[in-house]
Formats: sequence, structure tokens, C-alpha cells
Amino acid sequence: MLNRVILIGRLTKDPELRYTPSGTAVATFTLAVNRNRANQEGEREADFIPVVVWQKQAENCANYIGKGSLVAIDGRLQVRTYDGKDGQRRWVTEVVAENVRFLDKREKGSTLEQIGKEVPFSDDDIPF
Amino acid sequence: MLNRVILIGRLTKDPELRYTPSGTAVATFTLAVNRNRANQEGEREADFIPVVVWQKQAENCANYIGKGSLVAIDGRLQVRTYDGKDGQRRWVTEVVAENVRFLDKREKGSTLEQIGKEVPFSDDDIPF
Amino acid sequence: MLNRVILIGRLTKDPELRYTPSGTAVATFTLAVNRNRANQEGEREADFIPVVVWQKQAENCANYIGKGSLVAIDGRLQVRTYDGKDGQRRWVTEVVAENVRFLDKREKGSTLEQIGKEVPFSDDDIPF
Amino acid sequence: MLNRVILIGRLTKDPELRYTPSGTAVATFTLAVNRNRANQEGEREADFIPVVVWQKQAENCANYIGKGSLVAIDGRLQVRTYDGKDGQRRWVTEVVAENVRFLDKREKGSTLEQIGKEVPFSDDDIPF
DNA sequence: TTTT
DNA sequence: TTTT
Repeated sequence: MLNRVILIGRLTKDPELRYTPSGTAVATFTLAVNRNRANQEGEREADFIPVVVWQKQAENCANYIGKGSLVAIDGRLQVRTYDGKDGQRRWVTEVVAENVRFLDKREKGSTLEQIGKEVPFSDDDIPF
Repeated sequence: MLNRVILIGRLTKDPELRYTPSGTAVATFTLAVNRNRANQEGEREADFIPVVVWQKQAENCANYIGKGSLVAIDGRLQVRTYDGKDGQRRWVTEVVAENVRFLDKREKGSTLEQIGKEVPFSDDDIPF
Repeated sequence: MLNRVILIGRLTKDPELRYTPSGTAVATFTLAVNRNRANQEGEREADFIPVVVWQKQAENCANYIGKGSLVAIDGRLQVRTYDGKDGQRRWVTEVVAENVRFLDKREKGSTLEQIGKEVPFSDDDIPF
Repeated sequence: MLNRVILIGRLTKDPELRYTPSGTAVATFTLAVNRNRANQEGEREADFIPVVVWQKQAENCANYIGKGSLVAIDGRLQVRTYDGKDGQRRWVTEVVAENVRFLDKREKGSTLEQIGKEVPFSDDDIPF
């Protein structure tokens, strides 16, 4: 069946990179996705959406983006279940990103710019 | 910012229809979205995703679909926060459906078939 | 960059299956995607969208769906250029399907039903 | 039926703004959407996709974006037919944008920045 | 050249 | 007819 999620938003913090026992990289972060309209107090509302990324893209996220970065996510919705420390079963809904596009302008002379010059020209390998 | 979710799946139960104090219709249901592959035990895995629908579409859902119905959802991801009875703050992630398409074949002579004939020809008003 | 198209519609004809010189299967068909509202004459309008499918999914399409079948497509937009017989350069915009979901109910006792029983349980291999 | 297209890319030229006889604004432009990989010659390939925008969003496009601007489009695929000057019927496939998000960083002190300060805080009214 |  |  079909399950597709597309988001554009900003990281609320730097991504957290971990490795599974078998050595696969996993990055997690939460994405602030602004809604279209401000609320009554004039504050802009946002949805804070948990995102998981796997493998090489996880490492790219850890290396190239951080708190405040603007990204586009293309992935799917996943619902996991886990048992809290209080013994209660809980549900987590998160987006598994199949693709993460980095949308920030790279500053002239930034690390990203430099790195961009040394690596193959591909959105999959390096962000740009 | 962009926030879009597209799902195809089946209702795990009949939709629940409620009204807000101001009279707006809201339907909720959970959608079973099968993943592509079966797990080690040969069982098919699925994600169970909470869906909310508003206004006339909510009433259409309550009237025309039920447990087991196949639907396509086009909407956005929303994260709400609420306080549990234990005083703990919890988060709910759900899909707010902007469009619900009914994908089941209507049986010849079913209520749906009949109704289809009496109402204007529009996916927005009646499902088909 | 991001490029994603999601469609639900019906085939206007049986898919055409071909093979590239190197032996890769390609299926093409056009999808009638109904718009939401009827026009002034009360006729339902539709967009007729060219779709291309590659490899095993191409062969699945040729085997399992035909004129009138209801499918969901998840893919990307592609613009190709070619030279007409009049020497004029022309553009074709088509959807390259990465996933084709078959949404029709299989009739009891149909080939599809039988096949469903003999093959591994996966949306990627057999439609269901 | 479902018909959804989501794109991120750059304008190849400034948008063209026109008005229908009844006074509705329409903007058109073509979006260069880079594919993921470079071709054999090491050049980056792209799809050049025609986009149409209506009403206030059309005027926003004409006012705030131009050649080279990075945007995200959320809309639907449309196939139109027209008769060429040679009397031949032709087909055009284009994306009707329901939402256009402006993704470029506004330069400090730019018109966009200034305007941003004077207008209501909403992605629908002003880009940011 | 179009589907239910 | 194409963008960075």
C-alpha cells in the first residue's frame, strides 16, 4: 500500500547519530514544520515531527546539517511501539526519511563549500 | 513550509463521528497501511496510523465507509499535545485528512450505488 | 532536488510491454485521472497522463492489469525531448512510476486470486 | 481521484504574469528540477517542468521570485490540449501549483527582508 | 487516441 | 528556449 510523507522544515537541534549493534548508522532529529498561519497571539505555530534516517544519509546528516538547517524530507510514516519505564506500552509515530535534501545556501568559503569541491557531483553523496 | 502525507490503507474499525461545541463534524479512525514485505514469521506488517477528518468529509466517512474499507488519504501530519490522567504530558501524531477517496468497488444495488445516482456527480460530495 | 508524483486512476488501454536492446522491460500506458468536478455539460473531466514503468514492475503490469484497472502510482515527473518526423523538436512529459499498486478487487476464482496463493506474500512481486 | 505533484527546483527565467479576460492573475514559469546523478559527461541532468500558478500566488511569484530562485511546489498534474498554427492538435502537460514556497534566504537589507517586516506573518501572503 |  |  502507499505511504508517503514530504516535509520541509528546520532541525530543532543537531542530529543524533548512533549505530545499531550490527553497525548500521541511524540519525534522529526533530523537524519544526511551520504551519501556514500564525495563532491568535500572533505566534507562528509549528508541528514538531520526529525523523529517522538510516545508513549513509544518516552520516551525511550528522556531518552537514545542524540546529536550524532547512531540509526537505521524502519518506514514509512509521508507527513503533515500545514499553515505557513505567511498564506502560507507548506508541511513537515518526517519519522514516528515504531522502534528505539540504536546502540552505552554503556560505562562500564554508566547510560545505570546500567539501563540495572534493566529492563527486551527486545529491546522494553530498548536499547542495 | 511543506507538509504532505499520502496514504492508502484500510480502516481498522468504523469511523467515530463527533461534533465540536460549535457544531463542526470530526471523524476519527485508524488506518492500517501494509508495509511492502512480510516479517520473519511470514506475517504481513502494517503501520496503524491515526487519521482525523473534518466537516462534510467527516460525515461522508461516517456514512459511506466502515471497518475494512480501502481509502486513499491526502493530508498533512499534525502533532498535538495533551495531558494524560496521570498528569503526564503526551504527544499524539496524526494525519489530518484534507481529502479521503473511497476506493472500494460499490456492489451493484448497494446503498452506495443508489445514493450515487441521486446526488451530484462529484468526488467531493459523494464517494465513488 | 525533490520530484514526486502520486496518482490514482484507471488505464485507458492495456499496457504496452517492450524491451530495450539490452533486454530491460518497459511498460507504458496512459492513466485517466478524474478531476473532482464535472464540467458545464455535466461530463466528468479527466487528465490523461502518460506513465512509464521499468523492469519487473513493467512485466507485472503487463500480466496483471489492463484497460479500466484502478491503480495508484508513486513516481516522478520526467521531461523527454525527441525529434518529430517533420524535423521539429518536441517535448514529452510523463510519469516514471517507481511503484504501481493494483487497487481492484480480485474476483473470487480469478487468475489473480489463484496466482496470489502461489507466490510469495509481497506487494512488490504480486499485486493485491 | 488522487493527483499530487511535489517539486523543488529553480526558475529558469522570471515568471510571466498575465490576466484572463475576467481579470484573474496567472503566472507561468519553468522549473529546473535536478536529477540525482550526473550523466556520463559529468553534467548534471535536469527536468524542465512547466508550472502554472493562479490568483494571489501568481502575483506573489511575479513580485518575489525570479530567474534562479529556489522554490517548492505543491500541486497537481494537468494535461491540456490545443491546436498548433499548423492545425495539428497538441498536448501540454504542466503542473498547476496550489502552493509555492520560496526557499531562498533573503539577503539582509533586501526588498524581501523589508517587505517581510511590513506585512502579516503568513506563508500565504508573503514568502519567507 | 482515452478510463469507471 | 533552460536553473545553481
